[in-house]
Amino acid sequence: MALGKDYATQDCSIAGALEVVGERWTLLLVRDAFYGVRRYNDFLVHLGIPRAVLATRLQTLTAHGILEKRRYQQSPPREEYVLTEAGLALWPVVRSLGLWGRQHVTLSQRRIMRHAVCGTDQELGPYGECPACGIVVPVGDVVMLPGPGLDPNPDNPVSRALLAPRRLLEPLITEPATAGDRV
Amino acid sequence: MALGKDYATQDCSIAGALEVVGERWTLLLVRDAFYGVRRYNDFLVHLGIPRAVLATRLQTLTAHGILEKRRYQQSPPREEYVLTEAGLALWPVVRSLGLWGRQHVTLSQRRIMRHAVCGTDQELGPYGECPACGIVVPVGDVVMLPGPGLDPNPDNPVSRALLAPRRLLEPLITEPATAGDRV
DNA sequence: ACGGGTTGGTTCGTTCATCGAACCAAGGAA
DNA sequence: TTCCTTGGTTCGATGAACGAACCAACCCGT
Repeated sequence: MALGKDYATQDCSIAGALEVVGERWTLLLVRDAFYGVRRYNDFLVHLGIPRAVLATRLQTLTAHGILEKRRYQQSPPREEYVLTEAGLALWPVVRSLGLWGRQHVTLSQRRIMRHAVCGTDQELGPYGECPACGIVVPVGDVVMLPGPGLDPNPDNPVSRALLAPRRLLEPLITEPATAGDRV
Repeated sequence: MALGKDYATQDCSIAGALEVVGERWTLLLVRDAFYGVRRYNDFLVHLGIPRAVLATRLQTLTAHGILEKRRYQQSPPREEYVLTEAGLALWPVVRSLGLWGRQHVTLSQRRIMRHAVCGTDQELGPYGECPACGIVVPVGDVVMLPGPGLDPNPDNPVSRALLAPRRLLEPLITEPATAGDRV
């Protein structure tokens, strides 16, 4: 990991996990992948991350088998990054972190997660369980809705596309980019 | 957060959480606090963290209300750091991260977590639930046992003290330190 | 009273990741 | 032929992490 010293001596699976997903920006990339973001430029616009850092993070996440890079169009060649099974298994981490942040840091509800299948209006618990059904909801069956704390007028097309209710993992379709969206 | 740019623009509770616990070493400090580590020198010995970094992390965790610093002895004055309620609420994050790390990174079981009260030999799920009782176990009712992947001969007294089965949060009592333990 | 040990730090020079702006290249589209 | 889009790489400046040394308050044994 960063800065010459790794967590290898920790003899602990938490340290091992942080070796892989503990670097700056990494978990936000994973979060965006759950939201349906797949393309280099969409990550760039949505996160405001430096280009070089984005490139290396996508590389290491791919190398660790959390994202898979694939060409979704031959001409012109275009790449996308999607969550693998190991990446999908990070959902409880992302969900519990978000809920903790809302309850102890931001104190405002930005996004609401619900079980799409049963139609309840209760939101998921800290590990992604539906309080109505009592089951742990598969990630693809989660709907994400804007919460009251979410900025209704974001300045970038990715955030705008994420305002509408949508299933997690559903590929994000952005408006045609304009020059102003390049960072 | 670190490096001049914060996550403030992210408009997301996950980003807010990472502002607070996303820096290098921070979640390992929190993990150790769950294990019962409370003292500056024990964190230092167990983590092998630079002293200056440890001091600033303890400060920011205290400032954010995740740890509480208190004097447990007047003469000579001695301090300890214990988890607050907000800190305890991080348990699902720590637990799910550890389980993910074991299943997708380290691939070996270092520590086993069980429900102490019901006496089951099944271990807790990703958010700290007991598969036997079906309830989410209060952190103080979790026993931690060494797993097969754990180094049986660690080189520092804190790791040695953590070899024995113990309740989470139970204050760690280390052997009297020797000069060699100073880093 | 003095030296040595324990605890909980601070200081400081070196190393290295992040930042941000500029540049680049392959391939359409006008 | 020139511009635009996508997905990057390069590079200098900034600032955090590292690690070794130093420091201060307090205790104990002699």
